[in-house]
Amino acid sequence: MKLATWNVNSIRARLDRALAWLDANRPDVVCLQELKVEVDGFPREPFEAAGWHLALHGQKTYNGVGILARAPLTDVTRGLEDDDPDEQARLIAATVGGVRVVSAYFPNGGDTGSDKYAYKLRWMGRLRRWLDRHDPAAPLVLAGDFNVAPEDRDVHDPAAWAGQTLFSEPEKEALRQVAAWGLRDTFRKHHAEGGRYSWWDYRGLSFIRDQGLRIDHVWATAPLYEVCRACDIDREARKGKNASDHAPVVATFDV
DNA sequence: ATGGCCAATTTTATTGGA
Repeated sequence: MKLATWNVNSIRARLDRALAWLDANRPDVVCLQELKVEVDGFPREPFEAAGWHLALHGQKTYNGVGILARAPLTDVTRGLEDDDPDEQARLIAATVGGVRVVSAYFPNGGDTGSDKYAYKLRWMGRLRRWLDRHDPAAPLVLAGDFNVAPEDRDVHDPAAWAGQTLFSEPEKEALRQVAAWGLRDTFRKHHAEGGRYSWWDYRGLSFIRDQGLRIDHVWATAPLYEVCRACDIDREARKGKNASDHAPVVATFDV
């Protein structure tokens, strides 16, 4: 199973690029984030014409997540399924090929100390409790825009980013709590080096200067992690006009 | 001083992203 995750920063703005990338890379499963559209407005037809099954959790203007798969998607759930009245569309899960696939768009967090930052930490705690209601011995993959760079080697300038949102200690600790449920980073199974990023700011020629962060991740439970054969970031997809500010991350599993 | 760019909506500004 070849699985990709990609924050497309609006599926409508990225439609041609997304379809072309899928055609060229031919993954089996794709986790999408930042659809920025309600389900009714999702351009369903060109994806279905290309043979994709869709599971969508949309929202007007902001957020929105989805899963595309070559094979049928079953047991679709949306949101964190708790008592919180939060209605932001940031998580969707479905089963495909015997694997529980979770597409997640973690909150950005605004500035540290803001309400958005507090919401982000709360959301990550809720995600951990959502995972607690699942079995870490079963094949599950959590993929998406985590909006946290886990380590210094995931940040182009760790000193400048120290304490900033996306790299602050409380966020990294909350992410470790998610990992402690039973997930491992498939990218780090295959790559120890720094300087590998999945997001570059649109501003300031960040991509040209390769000043990015690795905040998009594919994490897997043990039975899947063990059979993960490769994980790479497709920085080619970040090049040129009309690119998302995120690159796809692609992991291959022998299942 | 904390910007720059991009997308959607509230559209010739504002909000959010990261």
